Amino acid sequence: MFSLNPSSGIPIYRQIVQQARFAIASGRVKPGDRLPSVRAIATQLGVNPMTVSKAYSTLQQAGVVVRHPGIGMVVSEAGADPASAIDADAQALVQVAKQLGLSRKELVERINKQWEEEWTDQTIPLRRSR
Amino acid sequence: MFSLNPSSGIPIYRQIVQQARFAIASGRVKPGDRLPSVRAIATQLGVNPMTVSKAYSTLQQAGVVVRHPGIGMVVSEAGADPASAIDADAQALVQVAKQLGLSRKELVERINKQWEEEWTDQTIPLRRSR
DNA sequence: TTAGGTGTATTAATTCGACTAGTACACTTG
DNA sequence: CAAGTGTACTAGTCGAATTAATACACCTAA
Repeated sequence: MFSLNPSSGIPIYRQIVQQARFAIASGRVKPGDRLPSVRAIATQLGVNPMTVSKAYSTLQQAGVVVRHPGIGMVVSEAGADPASAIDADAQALVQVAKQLGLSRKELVERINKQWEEEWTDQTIPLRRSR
Repeated sequence: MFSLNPSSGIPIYRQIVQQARFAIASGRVKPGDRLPSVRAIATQLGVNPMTVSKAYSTLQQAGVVVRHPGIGMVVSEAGADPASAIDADAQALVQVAKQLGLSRKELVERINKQWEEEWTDQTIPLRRSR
């Protein structure tokens, strides 16, 4: 169920989080289902159980899974909603926007604008002009 | 025009960015105006010119100022718009949302919801009785 | 009860990127 | 050309993030 990409540069525990999220979002794992045990994953991937535990803690904090003592991690109802995955980021953005004195409308406008703009990758325009 | 708060924990170059942004947002510095030279600020604050340069590079990347070779950094027209300050964050959020398969409408809905929710600090709803 | 399963608190080692500075350079202006 | 502008390169430092080792608390099922 899980696999690692060592050359990706993405931390192990985040890879696990991503794959679990995807498995849930795609319906391959449904609410009520159990995720593999910490030790099962740790053994399969050859990593420390704590690393897997950290991934699970992250998922739990996000409300994707719930810990059932003695049983394991179970996918929650709310966790199945992909939209919940962006709540943390959305909240951060809203906070910054409010801090800048933007109105709700202005923020939404900005979001829409960004949505339209395709891959113009305006993140790395370094390059000295001239 | 600039001052440092060593105990704030905020990196020097970010403090400069913040103060410059505020000076512009408040109208104390208008589009077309020149910002103090790298060396002037560096001397006044007792820091390395490169540190100030990094602040200016950040502002330039954000489109707040434009470099005029041989002259210095000049406040741009678009830079005066506070909304531009959130573009980077907005783009990041949009990218994640798209990756999760959300529609534009769903994302905006989520934003609106976050906007309403006041300081209920919903970041730690853990705890499961069971 | 207890053997075997679950996740995790604590601690420590390590890695890695952010931050700052020293120096030298390219460039424009007057 | 002299004096001003910002910056590329390089290097050092520091702290947070990541991973692991170990021991523990808890629950389930026989």
